[in-house]
Amino acid sequence: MMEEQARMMQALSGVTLAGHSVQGGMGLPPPHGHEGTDGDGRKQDIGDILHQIMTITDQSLDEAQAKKHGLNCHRMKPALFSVLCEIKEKTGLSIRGAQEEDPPDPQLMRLDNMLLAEGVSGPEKGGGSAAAAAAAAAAGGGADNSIEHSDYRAKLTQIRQIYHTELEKYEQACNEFTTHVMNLLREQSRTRPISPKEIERMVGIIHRKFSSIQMQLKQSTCEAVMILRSRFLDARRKRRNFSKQATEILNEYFYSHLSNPYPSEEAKEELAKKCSITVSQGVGTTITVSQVSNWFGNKRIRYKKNIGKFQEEANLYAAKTAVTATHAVAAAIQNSQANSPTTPNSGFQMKDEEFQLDSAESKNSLLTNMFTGSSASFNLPNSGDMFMSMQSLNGASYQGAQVGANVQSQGDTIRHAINQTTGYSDRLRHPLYSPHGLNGNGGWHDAPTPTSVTSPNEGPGSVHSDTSN
DNA sequence: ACAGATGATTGAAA
DNA sequence: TTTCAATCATCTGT
Repeated sequence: MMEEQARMMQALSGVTLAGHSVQGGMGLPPPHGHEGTDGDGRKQDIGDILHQIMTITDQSLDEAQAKKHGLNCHRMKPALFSVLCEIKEKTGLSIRGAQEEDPPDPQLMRLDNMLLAEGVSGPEKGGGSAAAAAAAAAAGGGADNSIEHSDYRAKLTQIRQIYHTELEKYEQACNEFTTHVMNLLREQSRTRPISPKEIERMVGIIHRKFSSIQMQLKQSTCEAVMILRSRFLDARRKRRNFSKQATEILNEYFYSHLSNPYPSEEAKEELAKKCSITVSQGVGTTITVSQVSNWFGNKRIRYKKNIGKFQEEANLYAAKTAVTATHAVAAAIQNSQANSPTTPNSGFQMKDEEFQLDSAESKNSLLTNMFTGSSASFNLPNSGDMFMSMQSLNGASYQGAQVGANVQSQGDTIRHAINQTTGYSDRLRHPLYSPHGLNGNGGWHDAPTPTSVTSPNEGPGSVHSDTSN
């Protein structure tokens, strides 16, 4: 740098002398104390100008502006300009760096791809549509996923927004800075030789600088997305117990569908909705369809493994359902006066119609089997989908279609049970338990122990009379 | 701290 | 694909 300056000085002084002889006087007033017309004095004059140029950066803007204007009008200016041109050509400043091409940065491409895949830098709106759609497709459950991922998507949208604002800001700043520098260079090109190529190069440099900043932004955005993802996955991994109400709802369904505790997709959704509503006090404790599926999966397996352990629970929920059932039965009785009020058949009459079993006879034999030995009406609701029937009777959330679907499968189970009834005598199994469908083959219809509310050891009276709960 | 309960995950099977 | 069965990881009551 110092070397270059020295060379410039040398060259300038040489040319200036030549220029002086050609151009003659006019322009800046001679510096003080140098009235002389000898070469020494002129050299001093030139030296002063050069000094001004060199120190222009040290001055304030206004000062520099004024000085610049003065220099531009200086009689020596054209000479100075041509000299600068010459120097530039010699040093090859204008050519250097012209071939600097920026090859596509693989890391930047990676970042771009990731942001695109995560739906951060993708098309407008539908925040994270790509990722969300992929996730939804992977998990299968549509509505379920929207609940499950709503938090995630909200956060992703936030990141996306920040990313876009920042990107816009950077772009704007880059453009502003570029125009500013271009203007500056254009203005300077009056004083010193600046080729358009150089301006271009300068713009390139600026753009590279800004794109490196952009890359930082992209990188941090990627990091944020990754953190969000891991946190989301962690949250999934972490276990939170369901609320009491939610467990209650699930248990109610389970024990009232003990014969076939496989809720349909619709029923699962319904249950998930119900459970989520009851946990309104908790934040973010919504229960999803897959959670309902998990719950039923766990429940089935654990129930089957140790039915004895669940007896009490079964009785409890049976009693609970019975409260609802008695009301419904009472209502049903009013509808059909044909049967005795104490006969459970009256309550089931409506259900029978829905069942659409092949023959009335099989229905009747089934029902007889179902209720044989049960002296208390509390035992009734526990068998079959009484719960479902009651729900529909009460005008609760279960829709007809769902009931129909359940009834259908229930019908199958029951038909199955009917077929088995003949073999029960040699299987040492009480016919009462047949509707519950647990048989000895390993499936749900294979459970070795009866699943009735009525415990084998306890009489019907063991069903607690505290049905007020 | 401990044991049991419980929601989630995983891989095999149907 | 759903379900089962085993297992993991955490929660909960003691």
